[in-house]
Amino acid sequence: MNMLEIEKKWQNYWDTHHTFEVKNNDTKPPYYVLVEFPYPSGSGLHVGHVRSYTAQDAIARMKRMQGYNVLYPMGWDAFGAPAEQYAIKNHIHPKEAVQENIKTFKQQMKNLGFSFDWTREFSTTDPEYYKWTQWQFLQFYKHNMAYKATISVNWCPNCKTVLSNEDAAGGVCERCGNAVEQKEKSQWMLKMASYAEDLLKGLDDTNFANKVKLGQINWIGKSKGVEVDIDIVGGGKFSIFTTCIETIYGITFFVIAPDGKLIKELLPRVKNKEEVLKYIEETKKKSNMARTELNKGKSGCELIGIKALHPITKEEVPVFLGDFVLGEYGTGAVMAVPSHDQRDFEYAIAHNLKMKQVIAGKDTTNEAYEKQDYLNVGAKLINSAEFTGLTVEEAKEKITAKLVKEGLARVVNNYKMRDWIFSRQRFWGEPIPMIYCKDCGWVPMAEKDLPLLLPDVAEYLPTDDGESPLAKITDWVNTTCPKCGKPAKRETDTMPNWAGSSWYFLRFMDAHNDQEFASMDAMKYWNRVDWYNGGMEHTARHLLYARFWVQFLYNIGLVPHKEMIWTRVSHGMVLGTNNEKMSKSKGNVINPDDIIKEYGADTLRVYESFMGDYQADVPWSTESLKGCKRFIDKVIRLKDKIGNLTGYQKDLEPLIHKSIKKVEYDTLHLGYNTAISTLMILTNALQNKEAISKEEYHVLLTLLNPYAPHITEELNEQIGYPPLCESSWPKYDEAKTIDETKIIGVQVNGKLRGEVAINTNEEEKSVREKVFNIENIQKYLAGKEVVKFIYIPNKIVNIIVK
RNA sequence: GCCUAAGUGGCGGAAUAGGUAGACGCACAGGACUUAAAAUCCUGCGGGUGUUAAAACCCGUGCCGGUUCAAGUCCGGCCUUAGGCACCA
Repeated sequence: MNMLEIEKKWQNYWDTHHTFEVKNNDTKPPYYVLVEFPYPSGSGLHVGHVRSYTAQDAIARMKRMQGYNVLYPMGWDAFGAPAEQYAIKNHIHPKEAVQENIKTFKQQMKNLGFSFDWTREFSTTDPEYYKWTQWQFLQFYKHNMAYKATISVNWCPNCKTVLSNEDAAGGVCERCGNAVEQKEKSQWMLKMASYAEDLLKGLDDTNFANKVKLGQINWIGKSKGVEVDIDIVGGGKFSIFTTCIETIYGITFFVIAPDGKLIKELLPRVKNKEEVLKYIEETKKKSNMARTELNKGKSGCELIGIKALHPITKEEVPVFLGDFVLGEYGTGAVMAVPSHDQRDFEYAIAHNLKMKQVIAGKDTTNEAYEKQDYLNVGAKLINSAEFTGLTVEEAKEKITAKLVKEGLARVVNNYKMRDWIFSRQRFWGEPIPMIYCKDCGWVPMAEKDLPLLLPDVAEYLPTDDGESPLAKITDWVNTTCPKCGKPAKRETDTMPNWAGSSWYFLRFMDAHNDQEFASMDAMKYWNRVDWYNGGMEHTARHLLYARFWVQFLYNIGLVPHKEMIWTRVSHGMVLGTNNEKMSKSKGNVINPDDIIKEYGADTLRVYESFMGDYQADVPWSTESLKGCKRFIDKVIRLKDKIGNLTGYQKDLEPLIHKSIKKVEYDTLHLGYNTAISTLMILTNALQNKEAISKEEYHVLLTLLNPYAPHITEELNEQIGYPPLCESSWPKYDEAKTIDETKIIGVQVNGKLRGEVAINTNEEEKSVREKVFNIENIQKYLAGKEVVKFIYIPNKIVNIIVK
């Protein structure tokens, strides 16, 4: 039989025996292994998918053999712009394109022998699934967590859609790379910012890798500071937020955001209205990126006629407009202390403004003396009335206390994370189940009427004015108000593709439930996701959205834990042989189908496990892949060495027990490459024997099975054992993992001068005797006095001489 | 600029608690088998001094310092690369 036939044979066996299908009421302990479900793109499975699916498959298969009821599910995240773009280009319904792609993906996964429970498969585009996505949106709405707001949003003129801040990172559209513009639009929002503190705290109840946690923390972006009220001369006031209250005596002007609310209030009192309005208009045209780039020169203008009072000294201070202040962040106004903030410093230079140094320790004529330099170095205040002479740290506390006591300020936490813009002007997404009635306003659809299906239409191009394609389908849009029964209109925006992926891992726990999104019993049985693997690029946003979604469901009593994901790990990319990201245009794409055809699925799986540090990017190497093929061939040939022996040969016993221990450990600690190398070492050792026993061969096959499931099943059957997928993982005996003898290094004054063979745990006295008999060691001891003899049992000897 | 991760042979990488640096694999070189090739097997493989061959010695984990009997690993200061964030107040 050739490789492909063997692979087919066992894939069929697993299918017909329902080997990987799991029940929710099993008495075995549950174990839930999850990989990010893919977006089924037209280009098929990427070798990068193979890397992480194989790694998690190895965990799943090993855990099964160890007696767990392992849930390893797969599904499809199929809403979103690429499918819609593809459909528009090829004049087919996105649904058809998606179905086609799913078929390809699924076949490729089957060809690789991944042990998914296919009975739980679903796509986010299935009405039976998005019914519950819509239902959950209604819960957000009913718990006052969803609202509509007219806001300045990121608008991509090319994709004709609104983007979240996250999607528009860097001021360019994530999808098409076009510059993002600002546009006023009415959008559905989810109150994610109100969960900032909970999302931060929740991290303590997870086992995420440290860098993943840090990613979350950075996105949430908590900063502690003081919000200070500022009176405007002639009436009115505004607030500023600062993290550097110690520099308050250094204020020489205020700057407010041109896109904020405050300027609208102040405008009637401004004397240079024309200049100000012109500047506001200019700002609107700039995307965040342009705003960043163009403002090297610190643009802005003074609000003539407006003066504000310094909160403590009550001196009159000028107020400026500047687009480096963002309307949406903090209070949309800042105190400017040019001597202690480089950005303020540059603005002051550009507009010829006064400066006042209030912290001693550096000359501030040419640049500001900033907090990263003056904090924690004992710097003291100057020019600060009664606070002069205090250290910066003391002043921070005392100034805050004074302002708070006088009712002028509040200690607040500020978060970068904002509410989630939840509307998209697209066709290919979950319709938002809301109805607008002239009399009743926004009314949620009745839950019993869900799902609100996407209409089957021929035309799904977005309109030029930014309305969703759904707006054109009048018989879908026109409906009646669920409250008063009068004619009303449906919301035509759809949900972002982050929506469906925010809770899919819950659905896998109870994929066919038509009464609820997943039953509490099912979720309690599976408990939570034990392993969640995905790309680093999703560890910030997707994970944050998913955690927010789950925490909300928890707060309304619908899921058993506030955090439903325990361990999150991320894998490195598989790069082209030239060390660059694989892409069609670079011509460095490796297609897994070709590799399977030529070398077999097991070779591909072993190679991708072995190729390098799992968390780091690795370039593809076909030469290295061939080495893995050689390894598998070697394992196959080893069968011919089986002789008339039974049990483990004495001298192999420690290696076998060590190998079990190491493969087991490495498989659960991202050490897939060292697990494979351990198996190579074991294989080499067996090969060096005249003959081996069936038991020895069987243990090798069992250990290799999670990585190379087809060939190991086949060889295992040939030597007369029951299928490995129904067998147990071997147990190692800790006592037997220890070698009887060991060779350790001998150093003199910390330099390696020889080695010595010792018995494990040999007494120092006898080791000492051996060591002093080594000729080369004697050379170094001659005529010297031994000051100290260091023996670290089973590790090293170091002799210190004088 | 800030945050995070990383920097080890020709290459991918290993070293799980500070204890013989370079496991395992690739590439390469030499040899065996073969009419030949492929496959397979054996040997070598960080740099250098040295030797008939060994032995032995010196240098070596981005750079400079430090702690320690002992540092790829810990500490301080730099440099470089990748990813993320960024006029964030």
